[in-house]
Amino acid sequence: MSIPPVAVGLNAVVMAAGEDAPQVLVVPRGKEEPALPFGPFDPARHRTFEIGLREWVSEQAHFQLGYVEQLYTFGDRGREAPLADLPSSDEARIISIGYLALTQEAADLPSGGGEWHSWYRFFPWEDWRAGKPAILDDQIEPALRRWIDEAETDGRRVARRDRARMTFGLDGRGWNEERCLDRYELLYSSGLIAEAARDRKEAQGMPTISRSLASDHRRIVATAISRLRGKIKYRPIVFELMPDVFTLSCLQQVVEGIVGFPLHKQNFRRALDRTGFVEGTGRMQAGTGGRPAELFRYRRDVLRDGQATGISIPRSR
Amino acid sequence: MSIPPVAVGLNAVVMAAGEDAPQVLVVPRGKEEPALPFGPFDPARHRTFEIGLREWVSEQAHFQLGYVEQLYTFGDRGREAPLADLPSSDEARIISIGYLALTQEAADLPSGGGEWHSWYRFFPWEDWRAGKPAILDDQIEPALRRWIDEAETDGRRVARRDRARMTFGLDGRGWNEERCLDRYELLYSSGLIAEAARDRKEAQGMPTISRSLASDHRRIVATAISRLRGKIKYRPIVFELMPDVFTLSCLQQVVEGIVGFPLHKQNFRRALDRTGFVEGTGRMQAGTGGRPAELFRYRRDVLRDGQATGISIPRSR
DNA sequence: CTTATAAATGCTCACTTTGAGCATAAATGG
DNA sequence: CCATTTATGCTCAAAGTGAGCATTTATAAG
Repeated sequence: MSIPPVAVGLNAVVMAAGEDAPQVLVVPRGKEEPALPFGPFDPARHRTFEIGLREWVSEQAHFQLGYVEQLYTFGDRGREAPLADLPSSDEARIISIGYLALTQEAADLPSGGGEWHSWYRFFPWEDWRAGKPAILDDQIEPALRRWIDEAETDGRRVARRDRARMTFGLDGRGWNEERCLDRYELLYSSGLIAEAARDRKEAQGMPTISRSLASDHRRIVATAISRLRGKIKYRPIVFELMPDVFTLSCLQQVVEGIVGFPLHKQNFRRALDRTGFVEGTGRMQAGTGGRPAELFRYRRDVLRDGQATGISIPRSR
Repeated sequence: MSIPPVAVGLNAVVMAAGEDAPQVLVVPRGKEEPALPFGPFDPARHRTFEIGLREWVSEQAHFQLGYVEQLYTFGDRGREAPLADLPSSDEARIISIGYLALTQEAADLPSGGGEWHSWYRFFPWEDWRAGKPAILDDQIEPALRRWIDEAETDGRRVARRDRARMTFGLDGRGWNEERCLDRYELLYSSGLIAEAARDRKEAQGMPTISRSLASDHRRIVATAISRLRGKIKYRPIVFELMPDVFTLSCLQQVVEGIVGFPLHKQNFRRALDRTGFVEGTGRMQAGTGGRPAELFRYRRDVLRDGQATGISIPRSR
């Protein structure tokens, strides 16, 4: 029993806070769809995946990674539309191990490297900070209802309806921001995502709904968003995205950008206070057209003893 | 730029409820350490990892999988002590994709297949159902304190102390059952796990503390336990382990087995009730030497709309 | 200098959830 | 019949949450 060789690629979803929305690092590829920083895993050179990943990202995006965690390993045949410069045939299947990396600020990147783009260019339906996105009512929900009706049997119709209800919170159900990946997968299966048509080698279906990425990279980003939106609630992981000192409003804006909806300010602060994660520096930030806010810093040393310990997300409205 | 080939293995951590502790399926290998059901991923034969995995498990353990989810992809050099029948040299590095599978009951397995073993044979320090396990006070904590003192610099000593405190809840900190993997990794780095000595090709260090598994399989099981202990709180995943009808006490025992500590019965029920996940069948289970308990069933159709939706874990004592 | 406005921060209040434990009900085994 | 065992119902205080009003301290306009 011998193991057929497989090519292993490493992908990084590098995220930063950004001015008014969280950003993801992509590498433009001329006329082709942009891609995530990507590189082969070379077992001879790299003792661990993480070491290999850091090397590739710094090489391709001229960028040093800080916080890194493994996301998921993708390997479905048919979903890995080949990147131009990599072989992808049946003999040498490519599987890609996706990583999530968080970085303190969207530092300017040297030319030739990556570019920062807002999450919500790729996932416009995920941004509820200014209320329900129009794209849902105007395009997605009608298309989903058509897709439900198109089902071949009654049983499948019910299954499709339940799935759409759950993931998109239809018919009065609530929107669960953590289901970002589920929503992407549903849009993919229902043909609303350009990549789906591309992978089936058909003419593009609805290319205008959102921006595509190379291969299955948008799926990997959706995985990263889901992970981050979940993890923020039980690990003090937001602080990996913050500068050394920050105002509480700024922190709240970053959290709102991540979860995709507005929070109740006073309750956010009360809960944050109880965690003990931040301490005031005594310094103030002036010049924002209002009462100056105190600058805070993250206390890395707060080794919380017991249980879950993240940021409370007191939804507003 | 071409991708060096790597051999990809698939591992399943198959779990079932078991009489008095959760069970994991392992494949005995004669004189060698038992292993998880394991098989190569053959890209030519399997469109997805999951398909490949199901095939291997049914072949090796004569067992059909139900619920399956991907855990993590392991590939550190030096941690994959070779399985007898697989090549593992520098040219062809083996990486393994671990999966968690849950199954309704520990059905009897045909001979030649796998065997069920209690989680706590491999992780005796994780079972706090009857109070703090003696092995912690008697062996692990003293050894950890020695390991802390052995650090070469003061900085490292502090780092080791903080890490041990966090993961094992030393010095009055609370025990967090979800840190199962962290604890295993710490015991591994501090030399308390037989596999660590084996991987360094040294004489065995403390082989008596717990049972080993082949390769890095015990690490994969620890990953699975951590995942399950976390996920049980926000997804109705326990029910994948339950028979069609069950008493609430039985459900509670399974949950206690998973989290590793006793729960407050009345509060467990109250919380469960609010979720709406179970409904009474009207039938009773008699003959257990007390008032008969009603039999309940899981309502798969309760498509909970919004937020997190798992089992509440009201710790007792 | 005064006043409108914006932003930060403080505080209250009703309501829900949680942790703990007492009390009662319905079986089984002498 | 009575002790024992297990199931189930109910109460109560403490802690946590959701919502919103009130006050403070800046900047900008008149």
